[in-house]
Amino acid sequence: MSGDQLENREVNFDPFESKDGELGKAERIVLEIGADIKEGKIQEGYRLPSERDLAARFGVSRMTARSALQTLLNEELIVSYAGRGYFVAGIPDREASTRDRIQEYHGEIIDDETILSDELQVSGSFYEYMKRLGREPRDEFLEQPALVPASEEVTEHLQLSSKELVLKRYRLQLADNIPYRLIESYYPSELFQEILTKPIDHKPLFKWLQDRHGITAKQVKEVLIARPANSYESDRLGISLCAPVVDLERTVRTDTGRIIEWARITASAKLYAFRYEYDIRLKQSMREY
Amino acid sequence: MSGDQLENREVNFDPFESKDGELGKAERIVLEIGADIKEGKIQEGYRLPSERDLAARFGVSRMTARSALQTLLNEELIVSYAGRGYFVAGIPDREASTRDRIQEYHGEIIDDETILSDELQVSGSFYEYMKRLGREPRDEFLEQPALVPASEEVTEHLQLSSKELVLKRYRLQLADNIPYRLIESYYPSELFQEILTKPIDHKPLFKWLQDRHGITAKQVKEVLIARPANSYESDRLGISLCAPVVDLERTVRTDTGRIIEWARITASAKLYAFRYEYDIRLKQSMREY
DNA sequence: GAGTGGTCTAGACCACTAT
DNA sequence: TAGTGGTCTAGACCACTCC
Repeated sequence: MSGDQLENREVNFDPFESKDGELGKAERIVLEIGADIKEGKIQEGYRLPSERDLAARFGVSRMTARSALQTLLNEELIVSYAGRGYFVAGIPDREASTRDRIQEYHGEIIDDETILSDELQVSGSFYEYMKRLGREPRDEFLEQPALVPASEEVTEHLQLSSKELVLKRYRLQLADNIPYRLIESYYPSELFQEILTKPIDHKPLFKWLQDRHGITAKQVKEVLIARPANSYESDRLGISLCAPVVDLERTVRTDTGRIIEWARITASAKLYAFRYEYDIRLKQSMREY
Repeated sequence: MSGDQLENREVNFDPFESKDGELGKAERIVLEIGADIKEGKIQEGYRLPSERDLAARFGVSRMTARSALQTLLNEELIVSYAGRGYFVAGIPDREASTRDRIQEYHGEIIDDETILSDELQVSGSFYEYMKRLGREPRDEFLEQPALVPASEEVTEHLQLSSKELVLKRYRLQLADNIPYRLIESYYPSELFQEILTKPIDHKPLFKWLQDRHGITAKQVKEVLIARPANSYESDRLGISLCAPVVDLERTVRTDTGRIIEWARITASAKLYAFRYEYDIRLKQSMREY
């Protein structure tokens, strides 16, 4: 497939080149180095020539070489460290990522099909799952969990009758000190406020809900969008400014349809794949066609 | 919520500023203009001062002002047109996007809850759905549909016994001439090869399969990742180089478990939201806890 | 023709890394 | 101390848009 894609790419670079007559100097550098990385000529971790070296080799100014390197940074083909250099970082990871890297499925982090089938059954334990993978998970609370007045957005999503107090938690989740995601979550206060005084530690919240109140979390609705990180998120998640993040809004209902959580998760996109399975239910009109 | 987020942002800009002592000149411009846009002081479509103007106003060189504008471009807060200028383009769109913009759900494009519940039942008709929205959909075939030898990747995903011929379609899908997504899809040749000689036009493929062969598409598995666009994709989808795209790999099975499609969709992230609903199935051990 | 973004140049200083 | 990326400067030419 990567072979096929390369063919397509080349097919379409020709008209592109002829359309613009000539490529810019920076663009030529991007294509050359980019191709070397994609073809594996330069391997992951390998250090690239310095900006000044590249400028000399390609006969351009340092700013032009730098601009090419910035493009490769944006494409996440390389990474840079001030005072050290540029390093190949990516394509091998990304190729494998669709199946093999850390993945989220139904709110759980998984890393392969076997675990997937297990994890399908669980909900709400970033902590426990990372533990199982041998990683060291950690919650960093960016605000003290507290009862706060529901904003309009929260009122709507939790379907509250009026602006009530809700339990808000806002935290950064990490594993092995790598930031995975920001989570801002809201819960109806009457069910959850006691966890403010009696911490439940790392027991999954919905497990606690089941045990304490006999209420079962059941239906989940998730909406995902991908967008570039803003400066706050790039700072918190340790990614570059325009690196993609995935915003996941999740609404959780009980088996009786009562909404018990609304959360917005902002995840570092490169650490995540999201898997979903569902059945096609053809419309009656289509069956009859 | 946007109020809350702003508070967080400010809380975290202080340590950031003190940590680095002072911000760079470009960064100061980014923060100032970025804040103006986010707060709505400059409205969507509004034209920003030119690079030379900004440079003069902030007392910096044109390249510094330009670098700040590039950052804002990366954050998708502004757009630029050569020979015309920079224009505010974003936050209002993005705020509304989670619920209101064009969305994909189960392979269908939807735009609100009502249509969502309808579209849940259908599969495989970007064309028909766009029609229903009053948009003009179009398929641009980037390769002639053909029987091709299955690559290793395709062999694996279609679970073929050996490297056989498969039907490949590779196309760009647009609506109102706006590029939405690249689709590369593979099908077992024995079921689908006749569409090469007898085009089915815009009849949904799985509807045709049901009518022609009495075979019902049923189970779908989707894996989503978000990543920056490469140069080929940014060219085809009309987006900037590091703008996010969503890679969606989809496997479709019949009601008997036979795989009848494997596809990789590369979608312009800013045009899509993805919705999924599912039920939590607690593990036995957790129920017993 | 005046103004615009896109590209490029040949320098410069800084903070940081490695040795 | 030498080399690195990060930032910035003050110019320049080009293709394009708008009038």
